[in-house]
Amino acid sequence: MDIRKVVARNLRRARRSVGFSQEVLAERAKVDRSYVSRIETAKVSVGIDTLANLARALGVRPIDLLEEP
Amino acid sequence: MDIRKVVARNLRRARRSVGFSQEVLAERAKVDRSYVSRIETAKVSVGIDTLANLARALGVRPIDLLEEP
DNA sequence: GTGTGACTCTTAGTCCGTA
DNA sequence: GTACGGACTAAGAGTCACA
Repeated sequence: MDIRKVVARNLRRARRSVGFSQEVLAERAKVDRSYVSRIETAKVSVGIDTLANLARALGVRPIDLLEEP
Repeated sequence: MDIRKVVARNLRRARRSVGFSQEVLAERAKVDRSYVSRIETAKVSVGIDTLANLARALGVRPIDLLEEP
């Protein structure tokens, strides 16, 4: 499976499981809301720095966002 | 620990364990050799697409390159 | 609350060489 | 066999508007 889609789904799942909107996550991770949307729709190849920021904002490990189904 | 350093060390370890030089890995993963060097010295925030390519070229999972010590 | 287009700026990633 | 530098090109990342 495409790694972008893996990240997309894991990010969305993790985000929803803590009850954050894209807006809240974006604010906490200090990225733009529209960029969170692009990651969750697999439009971009997110960098590991940003991935780590998102993971931290969600209280999960970066590795969790790469977990395959 | 800085995620760049985690990736740097894991990549170098995985690469050496299969006996590849940076050159060989670069060729197989279709990235520039100098860029492999920059990743292994934590100079850049590699994108997940490239990370996946490197992992595949080494016969490991992308997730393995993010494993913490 | 989310996805997307258009734009800008920064950085990823390439290609050369050199130590 | 590896690190680093400069000069480039592609794409990540930021900002804003609109459906």
